[in-house]
Amino acid sequence: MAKQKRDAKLTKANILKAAMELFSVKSFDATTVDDIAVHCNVNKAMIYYYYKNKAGLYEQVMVTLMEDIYNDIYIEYKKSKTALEGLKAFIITYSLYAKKHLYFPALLLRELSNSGAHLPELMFFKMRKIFFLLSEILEKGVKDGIFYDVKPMIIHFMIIGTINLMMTTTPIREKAMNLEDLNVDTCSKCDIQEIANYVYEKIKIMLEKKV
Amino acid sequence: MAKQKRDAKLTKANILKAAMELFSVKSFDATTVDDIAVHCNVNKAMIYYYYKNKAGLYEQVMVTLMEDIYNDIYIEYKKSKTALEGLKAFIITYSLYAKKHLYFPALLLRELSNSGAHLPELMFFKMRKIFFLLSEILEKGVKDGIFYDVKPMIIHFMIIGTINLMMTTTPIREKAMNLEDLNVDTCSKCDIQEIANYVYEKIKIMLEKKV
Amino acid sequence: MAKQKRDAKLTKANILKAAMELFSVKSFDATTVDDIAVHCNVNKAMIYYYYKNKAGLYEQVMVTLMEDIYNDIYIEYKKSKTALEGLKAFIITYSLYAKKHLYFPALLLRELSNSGAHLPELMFFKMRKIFFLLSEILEKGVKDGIFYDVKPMIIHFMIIGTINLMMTTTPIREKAMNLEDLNVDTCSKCDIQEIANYVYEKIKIMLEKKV
Amino acid sequence: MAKQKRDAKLTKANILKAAMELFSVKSFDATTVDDIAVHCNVNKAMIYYYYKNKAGLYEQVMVTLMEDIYNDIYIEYKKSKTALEGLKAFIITYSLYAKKHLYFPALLLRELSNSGAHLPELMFFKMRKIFFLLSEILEKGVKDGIFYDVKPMIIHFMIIGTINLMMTTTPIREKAMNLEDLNVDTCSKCDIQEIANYVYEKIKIMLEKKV
DNA sequence: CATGAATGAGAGTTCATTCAT
DNA sequence: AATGAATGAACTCTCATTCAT
Repeated sequence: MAKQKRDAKLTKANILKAAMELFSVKSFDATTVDDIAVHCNVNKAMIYYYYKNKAGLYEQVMVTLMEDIYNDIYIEYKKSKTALEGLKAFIITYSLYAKKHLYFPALLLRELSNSGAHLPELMFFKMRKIFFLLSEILEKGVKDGIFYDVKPMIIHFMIIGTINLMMTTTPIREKAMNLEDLNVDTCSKCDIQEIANYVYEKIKIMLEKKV
Repeated sequence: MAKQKRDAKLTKANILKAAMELFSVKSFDATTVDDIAVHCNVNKAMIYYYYKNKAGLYEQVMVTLMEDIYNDIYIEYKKSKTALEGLKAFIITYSLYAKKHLYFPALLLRELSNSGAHLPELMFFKMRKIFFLLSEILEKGVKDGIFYDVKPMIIHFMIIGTINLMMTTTPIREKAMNLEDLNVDTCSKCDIQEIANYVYEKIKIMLEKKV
Repeated sequence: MAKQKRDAKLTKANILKAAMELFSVKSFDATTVDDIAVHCNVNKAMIYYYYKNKAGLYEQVMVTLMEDIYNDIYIEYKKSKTALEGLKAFIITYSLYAKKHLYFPALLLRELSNSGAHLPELMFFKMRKIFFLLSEILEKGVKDGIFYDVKPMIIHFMIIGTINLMMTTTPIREKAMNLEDLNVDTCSKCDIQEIANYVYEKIKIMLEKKV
Repeated sequence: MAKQKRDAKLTKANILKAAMELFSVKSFDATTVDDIAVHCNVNKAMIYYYYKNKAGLYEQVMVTLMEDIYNDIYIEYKKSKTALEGLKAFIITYSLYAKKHLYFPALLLRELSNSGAHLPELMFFKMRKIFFLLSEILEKGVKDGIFYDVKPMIIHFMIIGTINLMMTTTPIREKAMNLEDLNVDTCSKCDIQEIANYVYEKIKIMLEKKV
């Protein structure tokens, strides 16, 4: 089938997808606009036609992802009754999203490593929304008298830090496992479900315990 | 005091220090060799004289930091008797190091986000050593019958993920706090001691609870 | 006439021509890509756009020249009936080409001085083709019983060595002539036709003589 | 045995020798002063101490070689009685020298390819001396009525062009021989003696023939 | 909408040369 | 006489971005 020409929406979407993948595996700076153009089989100039510039494309990528993940979580969260169910929904859905969009964890971690220096406004707000959702859940748990001693920001990073790092380090962990000099389990065979459940169980314990 | 001329050790050290700072605030790709040279007031060519190239300098930066932090932790760990004391030593010392070397958390997180793609061999081993130290502590706790259901890799990332993210996000968290639209505590006033203690307490709870 | 804009073929050809000239007067290493860009009034980046890199451009230059000269010789050679006519065609055509493309002799001699160390494969084969053509001519002469005691490789270098050196040394020879201290003819007024004929006559004698 | 320190003459000579070798295999531009320093195990600054600069060192290399070869030839030439003997002495001695100092042919050819543009004065005169020596021989042959139709400059380049090219192309010629697609003798097994004799015989024929 | 050509700024790296000891 | 440190000017190559068609 010949390449579908002049389908604006498709072209634009293709660019975004290629950008997601490349930005995630190679970082913003290491990805060239040429890379992206080649990857999605689109003329380089079109990238500037549809997106202001490289930074604009990057922002769009991040915003899209943050909105997506927020929506996923929100839907599951809405189904939950208790704080515990909400917490589970948050952790599990987040993990599943990370599994589906393998590029997301690296992108987010990198962004969070940059002191938010030049973090685009829009993205900043999207990130905050996700955090607020968790806060709401935690607060409800406290109000209902089942969570104690909660610092939401720290809990938040405990959850997403762990999940994201487990995702991005899969290759290193496998490599570390194969070196037979020392023998410690790097969880190289664990799948996300398992990891997500473990994290949930542990966070649950940690929050339910009255100090 | 006039600049000391022709002091090889000093020059070399200055380069390394400047590199640490810049690599941490701007990432490897975004930092230019010129930046570094200017930052430490050294002729650019000297960077190549003392370090093979930009990548070599970066590797040296990372290896130095990993060795440093490992040593710090190891010293404190050796003073501990119980697994709990060991755990506390690990978390607190790690946090203090992160506070002392503000550039470390960003560097480490970014490295862990790159799938270890071009992670230099040497650095990989240094990172592994730190993980093994924690594993040893946890294992002892299990043997002593005070820790249960331990997955060391996950616990490890829970600890360092949380601490590092709290460090790197300080500016964003402050910014988020100042926006008065929604009111949730982003821990923008928390200092490391407090964070580290909180993390320790929570991890302790999470590990001590028999499932 | 205003400079023709956006004429890809022209731009590419201009680069090649400028490269030929500069590589020949200054050698590969001594010629900078900037030199070339300025010389043909083209943006430096275009050189990398059309030719992989400096080495790629150089190879293209050499291959183009070798193909050109081979074709010129081949055409004349085909018109010849006897080995003697073939030999004459070879020497004369080669010389005329060297006169037309003044940069060729220096380029070739320099390449032959480098032990073919990093001689690109492609170029090596082009050079061999030219030699084989002469070999064919000489062999025919032997078969026809008019040439004796032929070592084609040595004859080949006798011909092209002489012609090329006479071309490249024109300026020195003039200079040497003008110094009145010693009085020997450096052939500073000889033109190529004359030189080529002399070489042909001498080679002819040398080959026809039965030992 | 420990390195002999502070032997000025030796150090200076070592530098010259290393320079000869490297300039010949890699050309002037491709050879770095560091290369030379390392090659002869001498501190780089010493090169500037003993020789004005890189160009000065190069000139010294060339002048030394030209003087050497001139002397060698002159001695043999003096022993000769007839023009033919002189010619033979010239060709054979030149060839032997080229064999002894393998770097010489490449250096000379490269120099002769540079239009003598920036050929140092001194070197120019040394080269001229060698040519004058041959001229003298040829002139005598003409006077004695045994050589005819002599253009000394062309004969000169015929001789040294052939010998030098045969020397520098040894590796290519071997390579060309090993490719079995076409079958022509590239003289890849010929040694210098053989080549020199062949050249002498041929030049002799060429000069003795009355036109 | 789409494309290939063009641009200019800058990045990493090398190197001849000099300085201080 | 000798050395390691330092310098500054190039040089190759890349890349985000824009222009002309």
